[in-house]
Amino acid sequence: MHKLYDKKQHKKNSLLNAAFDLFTAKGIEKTSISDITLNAKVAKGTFYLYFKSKYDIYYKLISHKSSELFGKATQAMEKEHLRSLNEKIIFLVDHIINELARNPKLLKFISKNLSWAFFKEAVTGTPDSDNFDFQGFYLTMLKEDAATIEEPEIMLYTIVELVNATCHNAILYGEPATIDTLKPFLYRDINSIIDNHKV
Amino acid sequence: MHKLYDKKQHKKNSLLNAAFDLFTAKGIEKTSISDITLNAKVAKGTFYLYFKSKYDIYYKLISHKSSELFGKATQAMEKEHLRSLNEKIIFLVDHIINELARNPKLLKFISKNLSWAFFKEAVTGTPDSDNFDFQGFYLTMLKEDAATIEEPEIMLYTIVELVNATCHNAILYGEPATIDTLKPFLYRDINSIIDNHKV
Amino acid sequence: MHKLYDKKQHKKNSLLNAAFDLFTAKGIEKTSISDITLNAKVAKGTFYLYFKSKYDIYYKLISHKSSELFGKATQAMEKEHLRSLNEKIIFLVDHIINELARNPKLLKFISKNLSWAFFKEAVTGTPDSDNFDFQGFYLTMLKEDAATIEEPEIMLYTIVELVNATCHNAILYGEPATIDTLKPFLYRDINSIIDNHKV
Amino acid sequence: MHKLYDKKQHKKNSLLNAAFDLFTAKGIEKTSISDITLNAKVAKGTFYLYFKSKYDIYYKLISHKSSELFGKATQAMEKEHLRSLNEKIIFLVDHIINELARNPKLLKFISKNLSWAFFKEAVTGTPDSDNFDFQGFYLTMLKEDAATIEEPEIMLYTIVELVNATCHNAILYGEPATIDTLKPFLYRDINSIIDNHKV
DNA sequence: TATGAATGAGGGTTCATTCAT
DNA sequence: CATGAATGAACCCTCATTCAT
Repeated sequence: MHKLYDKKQHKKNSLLNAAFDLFTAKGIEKTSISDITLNAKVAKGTFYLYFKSKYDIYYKLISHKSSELFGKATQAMEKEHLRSLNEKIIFLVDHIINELARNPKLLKFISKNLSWAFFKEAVTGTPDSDNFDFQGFYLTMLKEDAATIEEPEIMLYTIVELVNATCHNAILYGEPATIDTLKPFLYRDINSIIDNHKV
Repeated sequence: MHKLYDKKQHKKNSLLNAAFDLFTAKGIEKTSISDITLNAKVAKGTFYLYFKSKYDIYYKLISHKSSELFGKATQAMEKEHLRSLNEKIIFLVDHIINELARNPKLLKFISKNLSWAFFKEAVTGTPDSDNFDFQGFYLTMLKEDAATIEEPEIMLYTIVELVNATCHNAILYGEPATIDTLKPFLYRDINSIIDNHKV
Repeated sequence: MHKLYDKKQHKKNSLLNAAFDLFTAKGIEKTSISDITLNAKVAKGTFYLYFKSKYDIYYKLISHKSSELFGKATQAMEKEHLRSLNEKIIFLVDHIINELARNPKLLKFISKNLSWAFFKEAVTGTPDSDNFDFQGFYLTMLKEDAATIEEPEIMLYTIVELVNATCHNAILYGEPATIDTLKPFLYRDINSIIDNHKV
Repeated sequence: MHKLYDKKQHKKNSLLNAAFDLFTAKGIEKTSISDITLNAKVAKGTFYLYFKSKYDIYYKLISHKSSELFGKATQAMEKEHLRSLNEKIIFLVDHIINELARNPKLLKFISKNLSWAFFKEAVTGTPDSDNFDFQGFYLTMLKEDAATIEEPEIMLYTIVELVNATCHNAILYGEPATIDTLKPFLYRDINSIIDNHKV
């Protein structure tokens, strides 16, 4: 019988969803565990059956949400048959930006929290069964062009930070321009960055 | 004699310094006013003689510190006689990066808090007697080249966000490379970005 | 078994009793919530599980205590079979005065706080399940004599205020005379007031 | 030279006036000494040059204000040539009620605070040079009729409390009737009370 | 598992009072 | 006399965490 299991999962998911909504709406510091359990319609004590603390649920959320986002982009890319590294990266970036533009709450959450530290850990750390295998993916992608790219990690880092930083305001507030206005410039800049790293 | 005035200034500065240290070390949310007054060696009530709340002292700090940082960079630049826009911007960026590399606490504080929203407001808002006149400066700098730059605001925005985002980890953690390793790539990328905006 | 319910009721009553004692002893303004929880032998936070603020517990106390006092007097009166309005009112007043003389703490609390505004609201407001139904009672009592009384509300008001004001010092301090010395004069005066309102 | 003296008195009066305004507007407990000095446009420390505490200025105000009120009523009465005790008392009461109706702030202040305890002390205590001589006056007034009045103090007490209690709501809120509607009933009741005390 | 009553440390803030100027 | 900066105790209230049910 799966009923008990489902019920358990249901409580946990209620908590995760409630936490996500509240973290994006008020930030982690202004969100209390009472808030979360109240929104999840679950007793206060129940929280501690699934998570150790506010920060525990927080990191699990980042992991889960970013894994989902990158996974989808990767799957979409694999369907296309892109040859050059430039094309691949631009495709991934574009796919992610579009996803985030459609889901600003996710953007708000990811953008503030998806630090390079996290990214790095995901790429180099032990692959996690729950989450997307960044490591495997990026190694494959870059290997093909590894020979021609000087300091590939710096390149990736620069692009990730640039995209993250510029898109945040553009999508959420249209500042200093809408994301559609920004995109051509941004993609031109990304291409320049990749080219700057070619030996 | 200005004994009283000096004493007051001293208390205010103690509070500002304590707040700065704590904000960079623990973040604003985890810093309590008790923490601040304790570190400033001042009674709790004294805090409220100078600031309305934690957020009041916070905004005053951002304003003050960023004003100082940009002001110094600007003064240094004016001593050099640089002709091209590329040279000017690279000079400013380099000056600021060097300053921040020497003062990681300042970097930590500025980087997390100096949003584009703030920058924009400083550039377009009413000039403040206390703080550096961003507006006057950037208008002058860009005016000379305005005709040849497409969407100068997007260009500036992109550069500011790129520098801010990439330097943060590089300086503080040497990730994914030290700032000195990063610099040549970064400056090449900035030059590309500027060039991409030239008509 | 109702163990949990009983425990909760016990805590709530501890708080109500402690608050009552302190309000009569020091007044509401000089009573802190710390005082109340300390006297109730309950943690500070517990207070907020039952009451929203100091004023919340205060109004609930007034409501409760006055309801009890008037309810008892009414019940006693109904056992007697008094015919005239004068007799009824004197009986009620006497019963209440005796009760308050036996319980000076209650007098102290009620007398300071049972304003006409409150009385009026109790008489005209929506009947509350928890508290005594003033409305039903006084309407019944006065209806029988309504035809013969000019301005019954003014009459009632005058009597309530007179009794309240004169008994306070008499009972608590024997000033300017003990309540027993005062009574015959007071009841003669009340009879005169009622008669003055007869058409 | 009177300048220094005037200035001193000026500060003291500013404080008294500010305190009076604030006490009537917010009550003594919700009024802080900062409030008072701020409204009086005087430095905080100056308060302590003239008064020992919030309660000190409070009692001085009651003394002063009630003295003024009763003094005026007495002076007015002496101009009339009233013979009976009933006429005298009704005249005094009417004069005071009219004064208070014209000055609701004074009513608010006096009514809440002019307890019988205070009245008693004023009547029996040592005459104060600053304030009206209640003692001398009431002894004279009652002496003439002393022989014919049983328990004159109880009578006075009853009237004072009745007037105080009934007029407060009537003047300030028109509840349960305006003061003008109430007056005929009240004066009839007062006459009854006096008559009830005649041997 | 699931609950929610209970806790008490710690948060921000106010304010009577003092004292060097 | 007059000032107002400085103090720190005490205020109300929130909340993460525990635990008996």
